Amino acid sequence: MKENKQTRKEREFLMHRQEIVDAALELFSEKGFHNVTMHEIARASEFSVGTLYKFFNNKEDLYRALILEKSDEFHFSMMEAIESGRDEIDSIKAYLEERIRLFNENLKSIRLYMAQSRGASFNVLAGLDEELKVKYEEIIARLADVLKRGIRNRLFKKFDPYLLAASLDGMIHAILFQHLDHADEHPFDADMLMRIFFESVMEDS
Amino acid sequence: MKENKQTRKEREFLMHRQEIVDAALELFSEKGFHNVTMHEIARASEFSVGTLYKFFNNKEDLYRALILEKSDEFHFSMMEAIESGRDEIDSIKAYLEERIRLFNENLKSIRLYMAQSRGASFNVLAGLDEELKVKYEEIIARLADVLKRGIRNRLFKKFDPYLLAASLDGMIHAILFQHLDHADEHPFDADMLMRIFFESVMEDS
Amino acid sequence: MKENKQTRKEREFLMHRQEIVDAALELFSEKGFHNVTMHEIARASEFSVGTLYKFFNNKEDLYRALILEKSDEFHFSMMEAIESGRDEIDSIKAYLEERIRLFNENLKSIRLYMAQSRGASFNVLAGLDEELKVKYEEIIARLADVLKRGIRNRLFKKFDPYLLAASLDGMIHAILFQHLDHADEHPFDADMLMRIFFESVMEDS
Amino acid sequence: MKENKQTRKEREFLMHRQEIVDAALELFSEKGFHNVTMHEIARASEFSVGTLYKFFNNKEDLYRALILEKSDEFHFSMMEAIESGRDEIDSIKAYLEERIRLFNENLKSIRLYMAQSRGASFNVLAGLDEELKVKYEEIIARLADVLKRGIRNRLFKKFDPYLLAASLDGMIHAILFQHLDHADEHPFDADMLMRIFFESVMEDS
DNA sequence: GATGAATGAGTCTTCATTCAT
DNA sequence: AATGAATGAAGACTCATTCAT
Repeated sequence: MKENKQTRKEREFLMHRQEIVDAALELFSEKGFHNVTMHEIARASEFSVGTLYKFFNNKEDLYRALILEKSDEFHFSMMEAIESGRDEIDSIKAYLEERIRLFNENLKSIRLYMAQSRGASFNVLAGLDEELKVKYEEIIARLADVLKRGIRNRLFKKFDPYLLAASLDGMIHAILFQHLDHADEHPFDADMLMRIFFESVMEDS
Repeated sequence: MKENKQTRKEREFLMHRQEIVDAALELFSEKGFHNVTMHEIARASEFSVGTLYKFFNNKEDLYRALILEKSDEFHFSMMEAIESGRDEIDSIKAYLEERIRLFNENLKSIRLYMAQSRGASFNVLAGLDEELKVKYEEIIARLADVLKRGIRNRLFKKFDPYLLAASLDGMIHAILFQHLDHADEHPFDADMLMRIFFESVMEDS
Repeated sequence: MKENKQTRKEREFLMHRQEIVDAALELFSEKGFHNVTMHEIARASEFSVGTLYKFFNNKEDLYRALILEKSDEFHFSMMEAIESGRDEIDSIKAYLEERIRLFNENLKSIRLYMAQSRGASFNVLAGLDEELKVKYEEIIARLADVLKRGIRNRLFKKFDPYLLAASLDGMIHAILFQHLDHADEHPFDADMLMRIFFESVMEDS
Repeated sequence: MKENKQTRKEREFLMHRQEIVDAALELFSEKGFHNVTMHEIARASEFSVGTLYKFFNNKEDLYRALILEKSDEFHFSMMEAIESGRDEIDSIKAYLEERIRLFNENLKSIRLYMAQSRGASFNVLAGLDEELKVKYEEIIARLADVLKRGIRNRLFKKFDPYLLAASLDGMIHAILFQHLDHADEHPFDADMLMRIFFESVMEDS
């Protein structure tokens, strides 16, 4: 019974925490870390400023928690997708599909995640960047493993598998973001990307 | 002689402005817009705060000037590279080479440029993002033109040239940034990227 | 009880606001808008700078609030005095008495009010001046009405009642300010002012 | 010859000084001391900031010079008007006429002068206020003398002549300023003011 | 005398954080 | 746990003044 009560409290605690994180995500992804105040987050989450500080030590902590939560989720589901494939081709296709799905279903978080992890390492929190980079690299390394295996199996040509992995990632990234601005002007799916990347662009002469 | 004097003043004005821009670039690229104070820029550029405001209306203006100056430079030299090629293959290779060169020689600016143009559109200045996006799209569109011509000439397969251009751009981008972290673990050059992208990854069966 | 608590908070809010206004009035009336800093007001009111901004949007707002609060008070009590008279003579005498009383009991505010409303229309806040002028004119117009009635009733000679009202106001104003510098060298009261002003204006019976 | 040269220089010096003072008067009367910058004055007077400081030690000095110059002029011509009258009535009428003339011909300066001398003693420069007050009082005292003489000569009733002088001054002041806002709605001239003020004060003959 | 680029102290204002209730 | 009034450090920006040319 006591445990039951505890659990109720814990559940509530986690729910409240989540409400804060959700409100913060909404705001941060819209205006960026520096252009959101703790008061805004308080108002949006329908808690008081003081309460925010019961859940997070400071603004950076809140931001960090939010980013890490999402990046963990993304990381996990991308890893899982890669593992799920029966063969190398399958793994990579699953990765691409998952990437596309994540992008479409988590636009807000993705924006934040990208703003944080891409380009400039000066972003909000030095430590955060490192953590994200580590996770990003894990994905790339995992992809590289798959590609390496593919090379060993004579499926792919002998390029540096790490470079191939990075290329693939860069390609899908660029295409997803162009899609954001151009909607359906340039339709694509995982299959097409597979063909572009793997089958070669150049016409057989 | 009088004209000379005029020119001296103008020269000095431009030199001073450049010193400020350089100091600001150093700081912004290291710490980001919000984590740099005008006092810091003043100290770093060896001018007083007041003088900064003689050259730029406000902090945003300084940032904007700095970003636009660099992005114009990059834009111009990438466009020129694309135009310089005698055929489609040549144009694209020249683009890649220019991209690599720019990256290596302008690391600081590139970081800023990327932080501003990639990922999050909530970045410092809404207007700036738009301007950069327009320029970026111009490059992609120009690349797409080249690819389209290549397709018409039966050099390339019939993929959406815009998607191909975005892919190519994303690929080079990703590879350049991995290079930043992994130095020479994964050597590459424009030729290799051309082969990865155009010749196909997949082993001919 | 809950309602009581609400009221307590509201009461405290208003008390704090008043403490700020009082401190600001003291300082502004002594040194003028531009020579008082928000830090000074904070120190004088024993609040922090931040708290000042919880009550007023900015320095101008605080100044405006303070001026308008007092001018409303003055305006109201002068209007009331004019209305209170049983006949024209009575009304005007009541006005003069109220004017004298207000002056003596609100020296600081009066100084500010006058500095703002008299003389230069370039004063701190263009809008404020307009508002004050409107109120001032209302008083003059009301006085003019009374005088007009007096003229119709053959109490006063046929001068432009508006000019008479302005004259009366100017006269009492000048006398009050000379009193400030010369204390009791030149004693006066409402009766004496009435005689100075009216014994000529009044029709010989 | 040398003296001649000196004189030329002196003349130029004074002309330049005057140009600065004129430009400053224009600006100060329009926007007030604190809302005018030395750069604005420099631009308006077509001199450089540095040159302004050749003529005046600082901004306050310039303001002070400007105010004192005008107030001396006003003071002198009002004094002269008072002296010019053959009898008491004449003196006072001359004063009123001069006051009206000065007002109409020096609106800008008057505004500044009034903003500085009326109402609040916190105005820009404590010392300045004192000086102006002294001059103002001289005028009032001189008027009081005339009135005193008039009382002795049984022209006027036995009121405190200083109060009468202050009243007269307040009256004309108020009427001039109402005229500013209401143009010709309420026409008046010195004669009318004399009648308003004196037909009561004056002993019934 | 004239210039105007450079200075930097001084101000307003914001906002993350604390703490008494 | 929850609240939100209060805090005050920090930062953008202005402008009177100086001084080398």
